[in-house]
Amino acid sequence: MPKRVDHAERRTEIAEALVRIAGRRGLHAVGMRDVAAEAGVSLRLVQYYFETKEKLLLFGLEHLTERFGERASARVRAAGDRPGPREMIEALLMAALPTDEDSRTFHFVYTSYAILAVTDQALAAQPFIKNPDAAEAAVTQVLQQAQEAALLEPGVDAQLEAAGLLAMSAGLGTSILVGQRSPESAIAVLDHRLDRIFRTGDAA
Amino acid sequence: MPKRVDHAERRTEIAEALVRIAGRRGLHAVGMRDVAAEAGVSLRLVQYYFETKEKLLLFGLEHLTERFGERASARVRAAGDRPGPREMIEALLMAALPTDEDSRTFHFVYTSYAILAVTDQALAAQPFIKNPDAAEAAVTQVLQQAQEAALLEPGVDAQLEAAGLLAMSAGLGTSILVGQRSPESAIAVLDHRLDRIFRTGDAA
DNA sequence: AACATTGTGGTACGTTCGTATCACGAAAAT
DNA sequence: ATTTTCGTGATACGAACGTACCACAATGTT
Repeated sequence: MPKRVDHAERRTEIAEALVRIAGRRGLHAVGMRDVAAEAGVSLRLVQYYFETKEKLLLFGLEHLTERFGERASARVRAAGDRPGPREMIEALLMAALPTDEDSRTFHFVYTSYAILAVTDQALAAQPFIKNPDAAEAAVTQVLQQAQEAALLEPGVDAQLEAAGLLAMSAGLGTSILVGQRSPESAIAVLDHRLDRIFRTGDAA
Repeated sequence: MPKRVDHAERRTEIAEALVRIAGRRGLHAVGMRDVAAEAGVSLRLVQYYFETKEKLLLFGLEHLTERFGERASARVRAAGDRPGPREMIEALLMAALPTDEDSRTFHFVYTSYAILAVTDQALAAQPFIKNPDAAEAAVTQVLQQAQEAALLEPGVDAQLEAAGLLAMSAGLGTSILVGQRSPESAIAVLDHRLDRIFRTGDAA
């Protein structure tokens, strides 16, 4: 049976099993044996491809953020052929909301990782800082360009507004996750926020 | 030794030990033995006052939210003798931010509970819904009154704005927690938000 | 005075977890 | 053809966890 095997691919499969099961039962409740069963391999194999649980978790987080990045940029791209700044930001913020089962899993597991990272040194070094900072920079830039094009209401600070929007989106996401708020109402809140930032560019 | 003992008091002490240790090592890493050691009692006693770990966790959450409620309302009260709507809301939102060690622990442990509640039935029934909804109603009401007094910028929807503010505050809190943002910058973001909601009531 | 109840300590039990070890078949290298 | 390496299975081990059990002293109750 042992034909030569692509390690990277195998590790990805196992990492996806990890994310799936973490999304179902919570990251704290995931054991090596569970991951093995979910991936359809033996416990030994999980050990083989990731020597230790910590390394498995680390790789799982990398994989998760990577997949989410792809998803988010796909959403932005799908926002239109020549998306205006508002459409772009809206797509980005909404992509971060746990609306369907996939993004719900992402949001849940990612937040679980973030909580773990507060006390876990190895996890704290991971992309919890880098990635959101990039998103904030991107939103800031879009806002600034919109501002130069006089598309924004006066008095808007692009930097502060970008940070506020992302924090709000994250907070709304958590609200949806715990069942406090419906996706629709979260979107309404976001839209109202954007309405108050962007000049009402209607002309009907 | 066994003089008659106040159960409620004992339970509170143990619950506080639970919160302390959860704030230090993470809720997921808290065991009955740890709580016992932190509270300075034997494992048996923790079992005696809370029969099961689940009940201990439940009570810990109750205690946590209760203490936070007291803290938040104390902050609002301290916001001035006759606080204006903006001062009130600002005090409330800032109280939810993990600025000092105490509120940091609260935010961390509370978020850990919230994550647990996503998959844990018993926890999901707890005040994760009730409490934030009350806060949102309160902020909405204050905003509405301010609006009637013509203190707000035009075009503000009190309900949506209140929800947005609270979500933003929660999101900023998490950012601080994971070290992505400093408390000062979070406050700056919040203040800018409030500046754009409240009419600039200056007259200098 | 006798007895029941309450508070407390110590410790044992069964499970589960992450990790380590042994074994072995199939391919690659020499 | 032999030897080395790679992929895989099964299983064992020690630690930690939640819980259960047993004993006993101090206090109330009758």
